[in-house]
Amino acid sequence: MLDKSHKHVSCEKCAVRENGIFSNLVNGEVCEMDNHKSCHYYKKNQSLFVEGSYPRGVFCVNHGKVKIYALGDEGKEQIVHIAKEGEVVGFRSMLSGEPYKLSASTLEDANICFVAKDDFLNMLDTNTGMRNAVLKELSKELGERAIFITNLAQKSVRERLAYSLMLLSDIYGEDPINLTREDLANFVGTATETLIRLLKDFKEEGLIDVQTRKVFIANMDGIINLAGGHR
Amino acid sequence: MLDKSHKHVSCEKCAVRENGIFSNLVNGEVCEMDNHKSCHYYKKNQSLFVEGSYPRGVFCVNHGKVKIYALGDEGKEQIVHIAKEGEVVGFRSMLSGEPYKLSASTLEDANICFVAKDDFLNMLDTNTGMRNAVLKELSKELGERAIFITNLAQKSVRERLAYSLMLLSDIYGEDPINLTREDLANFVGTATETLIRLLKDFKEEGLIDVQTRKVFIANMDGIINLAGGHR
DNA sequence: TGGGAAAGTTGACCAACGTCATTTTTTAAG
DNA sequence: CTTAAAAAATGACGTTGGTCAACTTTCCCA
Repeated sequence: MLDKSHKHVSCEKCAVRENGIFSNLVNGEVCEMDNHKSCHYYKKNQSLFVEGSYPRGVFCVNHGKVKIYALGDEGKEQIVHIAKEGEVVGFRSMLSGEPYKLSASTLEDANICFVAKDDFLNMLDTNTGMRNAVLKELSKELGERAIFITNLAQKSVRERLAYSLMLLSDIYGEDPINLTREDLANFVGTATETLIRLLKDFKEEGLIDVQTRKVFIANMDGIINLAGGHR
Repeated sequence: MLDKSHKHVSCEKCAVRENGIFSNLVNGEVCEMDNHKSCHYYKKNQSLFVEGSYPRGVFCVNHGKVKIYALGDEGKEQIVHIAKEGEVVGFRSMLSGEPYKLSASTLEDANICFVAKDDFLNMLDTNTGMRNAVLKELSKELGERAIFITNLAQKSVRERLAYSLMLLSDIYGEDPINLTREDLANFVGTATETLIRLLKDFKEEGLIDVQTRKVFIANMDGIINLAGGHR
């Protein structure tokens, strides 16, 4: 699973580090981590970890996107998060002491660094800033997930698609949203066919542009409005 | 909101403390907290905090149940958690530094203790055990919420009701589940009428017993099976 | 560069579930 | 105990969105 080690990416020079919980390390700690971590190249659709197994460490995304998903009873994926550059993935299960409740795999070719469990926990123990960042991050996500639950329970698929596009445009930044229809459907929580029909509607209404699988937001205000009126 | 102070409940002697994150305090810390906290009596349906306001401290449930919910766009509640005796409520937003994303109110008459923000954060800083308990608790909940999202997206209302009853029977323990049909519907994520019809079905199938608003699990295996086959 | 597989698209159908309206039961207050 | 209001229950009905099947386009690799 952890295939060929890849050319080492320096944490000091890692521009995306500020996006995640490793932004709070002081200089010595960055070096420390740099010495202990390993860097790996992943191809599209490779698995980082799977539901049920036990965490051995955490993954820090240097380049590429990673989907975090649960498997429903019929094997259908529910994507609960898409991690972008700089995000650290897989530390929740490590902290809860349980096996992974979710699986993670790459959505595109990616560079991902790995920090072993002990090293990570060590840092957490000794570094107040990072600890607080983790607490903050977990709490924030918990709030976001509550909102997602509410949307799922109360909004139409159309509204949820708008909301999802909003979230995804934050994740993809300047780039177009680039997911298979199936992944997008599994993020919204609907059937692929329904998603496709709605994308068509959105396109006709001028909310988005579509180039094969790439989705561009054409009218963000319209999207936000449909999603429920606020970011 | 914080009405009449109530007879002081001793943390040392609090039998339910072990249910929550305050289980990890050492003796001196328990005393310390005991001196700083205040105890309050809440009537049924009183609000602890509301979405949008800023946290001033945390609530520790000594007796009674508390619902934690989000308000959807049309004012419909989505209950994301029901806190039982011993649980500490409202620390997530405090840690994330955001205003409350959720609201909380009592489902029955309750005794609830209040610990001010500074005192709580102090304890968190100085007490490793508690810190780890919080990290663990947050991570665990995050996992649970991911599963809830998956259920909501992929399961039928019938299956979700079974799953919800499973969760609720853990929360209510020996006691019957005692919620209004509306609250139960808002927990499952469905319309009140649909919930009522399904309860009737469950009763006819011998899965539950109903005494006015009280729901007793009559066939837990059947419920677990319907919910997806595992706890 | 071609061919096979994967992804995307479309149409037809219908069941699950939400909504609205009305009636019955339960609760709580005087 | 009485009574009004809240909660629970039931029925009728319509729509959203899921499923299945067939077809087309795009992707990728040999």
